[in-house]
Amino acid sequence: MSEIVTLKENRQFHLLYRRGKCLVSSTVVIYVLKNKYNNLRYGITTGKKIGNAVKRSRSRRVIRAAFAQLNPSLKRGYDIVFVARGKTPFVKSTVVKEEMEKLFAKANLFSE
RNA sequence: CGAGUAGAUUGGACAGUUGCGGUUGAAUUUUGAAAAAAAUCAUCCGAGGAAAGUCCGGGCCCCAUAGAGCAGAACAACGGCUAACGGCCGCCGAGGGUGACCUUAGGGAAAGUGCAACAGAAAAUAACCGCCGUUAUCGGUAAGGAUGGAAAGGUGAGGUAAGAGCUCACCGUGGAUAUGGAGACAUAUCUGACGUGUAAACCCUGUUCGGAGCAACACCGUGGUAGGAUUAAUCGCUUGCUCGGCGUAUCCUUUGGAGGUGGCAUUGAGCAGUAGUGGCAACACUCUGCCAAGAUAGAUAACUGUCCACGACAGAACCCGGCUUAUAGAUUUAGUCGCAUA
RNA sequence: CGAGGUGUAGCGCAGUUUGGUAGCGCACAUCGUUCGGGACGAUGGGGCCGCAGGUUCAAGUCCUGUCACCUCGA
Repeated sequence: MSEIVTLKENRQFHLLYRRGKCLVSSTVVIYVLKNKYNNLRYGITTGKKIGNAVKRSRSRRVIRAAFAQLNPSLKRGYDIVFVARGKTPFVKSTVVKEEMEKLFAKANLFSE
């Protein structure tokens, strides 16, 4: 159940940017790629474009909170990278959750 | 009541549910020979006044080091505080403000060198015009000469052939003496005749400074590198087979990439106190109480409800003392000025 | 965490050493040349020298602070 691993290395992020499937909404961008393992791995990118350290941290927290609610209903065996956008730190996590739900449905990631 | 000055404190609050990081658990379960590790549960704690910029100063740690000096850099009235500082406090001088108060890199230009565009007679040995005496010559003089940021101490009077600190009064400035002060300095008296500005130009004088930084440093270290040992056993190549050789493998040593652990977070230049003593103050000493984040891709979030001023700037990364910069507001203390009333 | 560099016309750069006039190339405007355009020739406009303060008679230049961007080392 708690086999969620975070992506850490720069090479893994670059692999997803090159090969992964890209889905965009107004608050978050998602890259998805099938991996060889049986668990779900994810990473969050908050670039300098978003703002100062407070805004970057808030973006990470909002994305992590939204993902924690959707996590149990997703298929295993995928790598996901979330990229925060400029609006992300000013938005509540429920909004991010709704948009993330649409993107996951488009990527056909929900089990059942 | 209005305007303004100098400080201090604070930086949304409360309740509920879910979730995150850590401390401590003679708690429970699993693994393990043990040490211990993982999970669950309980308990307590969980960003700032600037955590920021990295501009100074230290602690800590490594390297170097007989001693001294040069170079270079920083600082610069005076007295103090401090572990130290380029910081802070007090005070003096200068400048600004009606005032509370504010600003101030504030040593030396009579040790030397350099520079001062344009304008102007001349930017520093007063060369020139001018004035006066005498008249080819020469001598005296710094009143006047449109400029300039700055023109030979300033203004006024006397004086003279013409002039001039040549003389006098006031003012500026240098020196000496006396008094006050811890000192910078201030005041008074006497005296000299005072050759512009620039040292944030070179420079001179005095003080301080060995270098590098927690990605430091210490330890562990599968693989790899280098060296050695063993062919008893396994695999591959060299040949169809055996021996032999090479590689792999095993063991020991060296080095130490990736990674991990410590450093690193309760004992410190620690925090709080309408506390006490000394001091104008910075600060020092004493007393009482407390132990208050510690991650390693990096923990504070989500939702609901209530209130108001509707929440600014903004996130620890080895730790402290300052400085600088950003900042919606709120509370509060002490002076000042103006108006009105008594 | 540490070290260094650059901000000047729309763009790319000089000038900063040793303070006094802000310049070069491309671009832009006008005129000439051509049947017309390009090229060429001539003329001209355009600057808070990143920002703030200070020293100086005078600052793009000297000093201090600050902002932004870039590069490098581990």
